[in-house]
Amino acid sequence: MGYQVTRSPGYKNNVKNKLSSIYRKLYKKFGAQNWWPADTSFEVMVGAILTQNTNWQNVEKAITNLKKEKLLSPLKLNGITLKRLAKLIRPSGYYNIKAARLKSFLDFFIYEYQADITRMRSENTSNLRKKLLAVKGVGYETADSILLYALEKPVFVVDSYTKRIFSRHGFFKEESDYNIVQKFFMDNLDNKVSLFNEFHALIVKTAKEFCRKQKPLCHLCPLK
DNA sequence: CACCAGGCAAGTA
DNA sequence: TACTTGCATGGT
Repeated sequence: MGYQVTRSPGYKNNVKNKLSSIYRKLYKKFGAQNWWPADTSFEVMVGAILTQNTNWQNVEKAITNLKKEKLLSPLKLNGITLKRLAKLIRPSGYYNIKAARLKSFLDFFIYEYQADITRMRSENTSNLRKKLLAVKGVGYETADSILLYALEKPVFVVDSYTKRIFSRHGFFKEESDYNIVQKFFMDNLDNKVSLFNEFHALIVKTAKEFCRKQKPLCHLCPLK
């Protein structure tokens, strides 16, 4: 009576096998991406806000400015004026908005967790995600990037590349909602932080190399 | 010159 | 819910 129960439906196994195969191909081609490039978890969280719709190279300039002024800590950063903060992060673009977003995140981090990463990490992931999403300036991708890359929670990060690439390969519609796409990956991958970390980074790498918006180089796609 | 980059919120209908 | 717009620097 048990032999059917232990086996998943074939179509699901097929999707899991395809995803796993894609991951292995990407890893073989590009290798470990070593995300997230940062000295501390706090730096990851700051970077997650600064990199919204912005090239990472520009974010690095902004973070370098903060480090030069020795301001890359929650209380120090929260102690300066919005105007000064905006000026320092200027290279990352949208600097006025991002200064306000950093402030709202700092208020949250200090008030809720006393600026203590360990305290924050000890909270239930699903509750923490809801709280992050309630912070002004933190949307799905930023919240999940913080959960995965700063707090090492097993959460899959979805971005526009993920939707573009995997919808082109027929896994779902490109206009699918964030949480639907996230569930697709989390239902079909092992629940491992290291896998989610590397897979998302490899997708970004792939998009940069092969799948740009204006010049899709799908004939070179390494996923095939 | 045009286009893009590791998004999000607010306004409108 | 679905669509539009503002935000802005720096690289190609």
